[in-house]
Amino acid sequence: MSTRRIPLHGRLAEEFRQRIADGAWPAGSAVPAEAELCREFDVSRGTVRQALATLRTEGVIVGGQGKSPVVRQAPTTQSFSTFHSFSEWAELIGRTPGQRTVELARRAPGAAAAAELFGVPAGPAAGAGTGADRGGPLGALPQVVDVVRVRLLDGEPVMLERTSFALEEGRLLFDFDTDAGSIFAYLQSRGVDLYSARHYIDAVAADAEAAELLGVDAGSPLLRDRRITSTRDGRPVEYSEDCYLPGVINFSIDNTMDQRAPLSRVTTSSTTAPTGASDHPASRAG
Amino acid sequence: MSTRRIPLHGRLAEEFRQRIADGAWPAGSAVPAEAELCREFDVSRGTVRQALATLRTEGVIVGGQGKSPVVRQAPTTQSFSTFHSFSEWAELIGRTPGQRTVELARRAPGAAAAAELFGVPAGPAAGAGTGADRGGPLGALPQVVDVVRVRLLDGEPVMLERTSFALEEGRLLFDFDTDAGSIFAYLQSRGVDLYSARHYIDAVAADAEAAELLGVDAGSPLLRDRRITSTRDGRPVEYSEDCYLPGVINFSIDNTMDQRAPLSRVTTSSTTAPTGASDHPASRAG
DNA sequence: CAGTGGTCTAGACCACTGA
DNA sequence: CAGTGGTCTAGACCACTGC
Repeated sequence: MSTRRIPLHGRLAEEFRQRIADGAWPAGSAVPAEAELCREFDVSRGTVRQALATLRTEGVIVGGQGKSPVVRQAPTTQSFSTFHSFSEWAELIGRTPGQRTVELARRAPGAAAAAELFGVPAGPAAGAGTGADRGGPLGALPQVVDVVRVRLLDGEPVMLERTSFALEEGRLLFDFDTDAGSIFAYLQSRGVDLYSARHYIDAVAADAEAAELLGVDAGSPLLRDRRITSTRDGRPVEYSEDCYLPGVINFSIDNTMDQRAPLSRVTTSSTTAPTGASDHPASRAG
Repeated sequence: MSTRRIPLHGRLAEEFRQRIADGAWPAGSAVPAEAELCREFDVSRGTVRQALATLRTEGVIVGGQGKSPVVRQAPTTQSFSTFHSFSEWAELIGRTPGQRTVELARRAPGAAAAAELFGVPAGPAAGAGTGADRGGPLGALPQVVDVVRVRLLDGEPVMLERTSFALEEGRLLFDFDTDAGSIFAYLQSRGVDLYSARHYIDAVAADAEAAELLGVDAGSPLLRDRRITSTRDGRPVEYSEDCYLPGVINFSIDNTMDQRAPLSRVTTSSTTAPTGASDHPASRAG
């Protein structure tokens, strides 16, 4: 009854993944020919191809063109929510997430939040020097709800999170204990349709507040993840600026020249290095 | 004659992109129904769907399911080579790339390079403290070719690049003027099949060498991009550790809950902020 | 050369959307 | 309800791979 919710090609893809996990299709070996899979499962070739295309975009199989694709060690892509939510990510890597709320306030947006949430061209990029006068003369702009939290991993502070929500969603947070858990999960449970996000990753020096809250010196390196989250119809709902201590997290990006897998797999992990070492491959010998 | 190299669905996709660029299909509007496109181009529905699927994974159109997909402002994904090559990236953003070679040497690999290129489990992650003794007693491992370069944008130093190549490819570099241009382009011209790469992005403090070469204080923040590049058959060829000055580059990741676009679009850009501002959306009001 | 995946067609049924 | 995309089938031809 309820098992029919998943389309046939999806069930095929799942079966294929299972066989790879079980070792029935060992990594490095070739996948059976499409024609053979058609016979075995008694399905059309199009359906088999759709299932294989799924595995291909997942990076589970590679190659083809005249020969069978080959099974690859799977660099499982993280789901949207795992990539988006600190709490969910922490649990994925087997750590205990936590948070200490520094501030929860309703007020006029800062310059960056105003630009991202309301499209105000007030940023320095637009030339004008406006927008920095938060709480200034008037309130032409809608207000936002600002949340500042220190995020913890096994009780240790590892990240400073500064978020601005559009008022419609942000007001829900005054009914929520922001020390309790995931805002992302809470907003979803309240029906907020968080659908897509864009992240900007770079490195910054710790400012005074971050330094104090994270227990490092001002000016020391932090990994910054700024993100804008939007609903299904494209309305920006959240602007957040998350600053991580170095060594806590890294973003891994998998890329290929394969035209059939045009995008990238992105993963966040907790180990600081590919294999653990953080020294340089090539540095002065003398 | 030669125009037939591109499959029909590919030409359709190109035509669709053109119409969007021309404004014939304005952003925000709905794409014509599949059935109508079938009639207009006199092609099968499967072909139209394949073309639309391409645009969907590119993020050019979104939505569907009972209603026509909608045109979205295109966040063009960068190609593998643009994402991979500093020179190509610099030209994309309209700047002039440059480089100053600090060192070109053949020798035993460092710990991280040995781990990534030869699978040596010598890193601290494996527990043992070996691998740090570069140039030590013996040469059980194959040697590598190390290249250290300062990369320039319009003549200004912005990145320190420390790369180790497998010997087979690296030896080609002794026939190349590493001050002249892109090693990536050179190796490709020599037939080296650079096919896929994995990047690890994090933040680090500048060490003494980086500080001196980039003209910053030791301990100041750098954005680090470590990458392993492999050939088509999966053999690792290059391990590189690139450290950028803050504000020079940022990595942007586009993510969706849409099951049909499971992956991410990754872009590198030169502006430091989404809209230019680098101040915080929410910081202490008092 | 035989076998493989890449492309394309024509037609069918279903699930979802919105009036 | 009519129209849309999502799924699935059956069959065909071609381009590429490797023997």
